[in-house]
Amino acid sequence: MNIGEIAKRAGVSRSTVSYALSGKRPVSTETARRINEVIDELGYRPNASARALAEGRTRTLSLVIPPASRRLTDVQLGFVASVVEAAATQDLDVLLSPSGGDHDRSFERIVTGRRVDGVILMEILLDDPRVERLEQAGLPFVTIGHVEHPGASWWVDVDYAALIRRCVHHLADLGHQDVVLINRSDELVAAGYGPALRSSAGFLEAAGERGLTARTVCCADEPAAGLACFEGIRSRWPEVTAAVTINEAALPGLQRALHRAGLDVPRDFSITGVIASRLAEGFHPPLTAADVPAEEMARLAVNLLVEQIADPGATPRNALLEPAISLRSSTGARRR
Amino acid sequence: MNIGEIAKRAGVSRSTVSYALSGKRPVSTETARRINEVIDELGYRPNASARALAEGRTRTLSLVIPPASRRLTDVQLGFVASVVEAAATQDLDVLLSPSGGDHDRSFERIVTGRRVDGVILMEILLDDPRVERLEQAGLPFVTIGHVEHPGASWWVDVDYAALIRRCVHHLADLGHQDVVLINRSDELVAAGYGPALRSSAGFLEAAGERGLTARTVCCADEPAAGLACFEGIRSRWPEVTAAVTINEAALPGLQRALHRAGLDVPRDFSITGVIASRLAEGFHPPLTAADVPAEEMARLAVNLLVEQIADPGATPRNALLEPAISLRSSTGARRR
DNA sequence: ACGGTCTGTCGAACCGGTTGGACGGAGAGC
DNA sequence: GCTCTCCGTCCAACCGGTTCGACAGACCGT
Repeated sequence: MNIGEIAKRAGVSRSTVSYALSGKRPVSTETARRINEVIDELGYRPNASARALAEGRTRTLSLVIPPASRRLTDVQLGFVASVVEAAATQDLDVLLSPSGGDHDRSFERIVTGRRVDGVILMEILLDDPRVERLEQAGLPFVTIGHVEHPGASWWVDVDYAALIRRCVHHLADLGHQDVVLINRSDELVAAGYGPALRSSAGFLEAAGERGLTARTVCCADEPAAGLACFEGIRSRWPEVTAAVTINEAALPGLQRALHRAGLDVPRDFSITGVIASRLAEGFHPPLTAADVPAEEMARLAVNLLVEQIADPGATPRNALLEPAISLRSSTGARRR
Repeated sequence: MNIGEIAKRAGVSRSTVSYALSGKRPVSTETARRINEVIDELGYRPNASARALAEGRTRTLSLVIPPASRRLTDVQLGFVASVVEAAATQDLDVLLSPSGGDHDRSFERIVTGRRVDGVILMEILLDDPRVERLEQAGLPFVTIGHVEHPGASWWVDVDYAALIRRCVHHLADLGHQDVVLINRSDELVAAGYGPALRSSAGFLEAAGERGLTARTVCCADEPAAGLACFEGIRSRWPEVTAAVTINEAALPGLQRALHRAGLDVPRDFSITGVIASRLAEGFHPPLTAADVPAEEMARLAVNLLVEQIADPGATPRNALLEPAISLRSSTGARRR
């Protein structure tokens, strides 16, 4: 069931079948009809490997994810599914590759083996070796998040600094004086994880502008850590009346800690931050927070990548998204 | 930078380079040394498409996921990451393809285009057209979950019926008389989604054995539905003192409903079921529940698939996992 | 000295597509 | 009636690997 077989049965040459399929040269309607008939009858579809070899492109993208050991957050997971969907609408397949840890072999295989036409890189660090590797290999890529000094590169990101600033201003408007930022884990911060660093910067900047007393803490990405973290905050800084967070995984722990401390949200304590809408809505009460627009980011990333593959010489483009903050019910006026 | 270039620089023929790389025929140590030198120097790696074409296999698996629109549950997501990791340890790549909805083109592309050596199918329905399609195409595949009458097929599943039965016995042991099963959405049940149907069967069976009054309700996969669902239960059957569930997405809503009703868990009400450990631990209080062993299932599925690819004639194998129930703190003796 | 095995290497065919150049025939222009 | 296009088709080369059969030379036993 290859192209030669189709050609034989339709009584034409292999190239004619190819042209009938691709439309790259005219084929008489009568011939086209016969060819399509045979194709339908046999359920033929060109062999992807052969086509990739001949065309020099695989019609496949790679999405590089962090290893499973470091659990994916809800935002990231929504993103993976959305990338797959966005790629599917353009008839592209998505190869999922882990990276980091012991998985450098997978990454290397993708990069040097010409397995894919382009790469989407998640979880970018401010200084990321994979970026260099891809540049050196001359493989088109788009990063989710951007490196510290994104010279000429393609990326999509959420403006964490701006969003966190807005959260702080929102809390200041409500009269809060003492606020805390519950960041991601200190390992991530130490590794130079952009969203964590930029959130922290935006937090301190806005707090400074509004004359608030600002504290920041790191918190491992799990419920238990969220609980411990919040209790630490209460004991060290009992005057704090509001928290801003980007740590989704810690939320259940925060919830439990608030309950245990007998604090009512938003009467006694306010919470906001950048949180996947699904989780924000699952919180009790629903969180007033900036929703990370995973689908839009995915669509943008795929489009940028496709553009770059089509014209590798094009001048790099990027997108910095700043979604609105959804006012739900986890923030309220400070009470004393 | 292809194999011919390497051969030229090392002063040998292309086939010798190929044999040096694959080890399928002996090559003198001196020749091998020269070849490896050139390869290291140029950073050569065989073109994956060419190799796939020649060998007739792609060293790639496909993981078919439900469309993003139907949001993946936590269990499913952990499973995706684990499959990728398990495949990576065998130097296999994973192609992620959506299916259902408008994505049949993607699925067709995978199946007929010989893009992959085998397929892992998630979210199997009791009577699933994709299974037929794969059988007809003669493509090796493993299903997560099994069809109603799995003749000779390869699959991995969790024994929902047995686990739910154990949950019911556990509640009966604690003295509960009136129990309810909070199932997945009625669309899924109507579509013939195995875990939902088997849970229901196991629930009723065990309740019958122990003489309990058993009710079952369907609940859409989202927090709001969980809340509404629980309030419906309380108003229709106020005598119910314990719930069993497999609906992870509804948990936050359940939590909120319990809180709103002023019910303390486990003093006033007990909850158990089959729930991803991550979510079970995030609940307040932590749920006594059966943890779905996503990593183990993933590893098993990949291994079975690899085995099947190596020997398509082998007699099908399968695995029905029955993980232990983790005793946390969401169940207690019935009080009256 | 001779046939036989064994080792290392090479040439050529093959996997299944795409694509550029050539070519035959029909129709148009003169 | 003759050339000139243009349309539709075919042939052959190519993409970059793998693998089979052949073969030269070293080594063995007799």
